[in-house]
Parts: sequence; structure tokens; C-alpha cells
Amino acid sequence: MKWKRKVWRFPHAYSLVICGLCKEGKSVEGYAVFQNLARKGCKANVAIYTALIDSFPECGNAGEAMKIFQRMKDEEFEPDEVTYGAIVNGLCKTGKLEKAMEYFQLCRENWIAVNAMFYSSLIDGLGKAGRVDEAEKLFEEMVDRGCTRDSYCYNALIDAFSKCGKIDEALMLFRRMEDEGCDQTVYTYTILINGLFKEHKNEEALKLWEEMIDKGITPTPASFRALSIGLCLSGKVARACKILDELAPMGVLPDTAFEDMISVLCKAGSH
DNA sequence: GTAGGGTTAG
Repeated sequence: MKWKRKVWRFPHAYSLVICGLCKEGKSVEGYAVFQNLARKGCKANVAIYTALIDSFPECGNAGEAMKIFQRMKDEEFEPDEVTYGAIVNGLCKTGKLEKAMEYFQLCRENWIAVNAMFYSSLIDGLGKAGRVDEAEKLFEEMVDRGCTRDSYCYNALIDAFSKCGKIDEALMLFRRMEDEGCDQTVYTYTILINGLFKEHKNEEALKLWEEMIDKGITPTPASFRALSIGLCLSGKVARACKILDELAPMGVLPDTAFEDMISVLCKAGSH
């Protein structure tokens, strides 16, 4: 007698739990829930696998993500552009750029839609590895390949430029962003404020901060951090304190704002 | 029929 075991799908509530845990960065817990059901013969799906693949590199375990990717393929699930996007992003984040480029190439050869997320991950990874020329090349080729550049791609390249001392190129991109109708975000401003202070262009940095506030873009703890550190290190501690006071009622300041400033000043004073 | 994706700094 032939006996085929019935395969159940993951109950929706469990999918929500797994995806929720993954989003919170609790990939190990999410994976445990997945394993429990999988052992009982439940079949997951592409969305659950993708959520797991996406969350492991976040907690520093890219190898685990690749294992889950393999398991997904062994179970004959077809990875789609979201799955590959998570793979490429995870590889870029962990510095495995050659592998990331291989998957990128594989997607293009197999007609899997390569979108702006692939590009922003690669541009960011290349930039952080100091391979700015390659990052720029990818950025420029996007339009030829019919992919619209979004703020993530711009921000990644602006960051790459400002970190390797090409602040003027970064500023040019910033203006080009405006011309192309791509929204400048609080990330864009934070990257540039950091970059300008690094080049001791303090007034320009402060001007950008004001431009950001005028545009109605809400500052984040990170953006204030960039501003206050820059101001403190250029001797404008009072100015930083004043801005801090103004921002306090908005509830956007990090709890450690004053501590951060003090520690920056101590560090600067100690050598 | 459902569920999945990316950026600042340290």
C-alpha cells in the first residue's frame, strides 16, 4: 500500500510570528518556530524563507542565511527577486562583494527583475570597501538598464564619495538628486553633514542642517549626533547646546545627547 | 487569497 504523508502548509498565525520575529532581529527564535513546524512536515513558502534569509545577516550570521537559501531550493521553491535581493544585500553587508556580484549577474541572466534595491546594496558595499569607481559605474549604468535611481542609491554613492574625500562630488550628486526629482531624505543630509565636518567645512554643514529643518525634514538622533559632534570638535560647543535646547521639545534627541558631546570633547582633549 | 526587501554612526 502506498502511503503518502499529507503535507500541511504553515498556519497563517505561525507565518506572522516567524516574520515578526525576523523583523525584530530575533532570527534564531524565528528559525526555531520554523524548525518546529517543518519537523512536523509542514511546508513553508517563499515569503517565510525570504524573511529568514533576510534577517540572519543582520545579526551577523550570513552563513546561516545561505544554508536556509540552499534548503529552500532543495525543497524546490523558486527564489524570486525579493529573495535574491535579500541574498545580495546580506552578502554586501558582510563584505562578500564578489559573491554578491555573481548573484546579481545570475539574476540578470535569468530574467529575474533587478531593481533599485540590488543596486543600492552593491553601491553601498563597493563604496564601503573603497571601490568607489565601481560603485559609480553601477550607479551610472542603472538608467541604461531601465532602473530608476532612488534615494537609497543616491545616498549610498554620496556616502561613498564623502568618505573618500570627494566631498565636492558628493555635493554635486546631492544637487543632481534634486534635479532628477529624487527626494533628499534625513539620511542624505546626515551623510553630507558628517562629510562636510570631516573636511572642516563647518559653515556649509550648518547651512545644510538649516536647509533640512526649513524643508520640514525631521531630524533623527543620528543627524543630531553628526551635527553636535561636528560643532563640538570645531569649538562651537555653545552653538551645539543651543540647538540641543531647541530640539529637546520635539522629542527627536537621543537620551545620550549630552553624554555624546562630552565624550567627544574628552576624546578630542586627550590628545 | 494571505505572509518576504534596502540607507546614516559606533
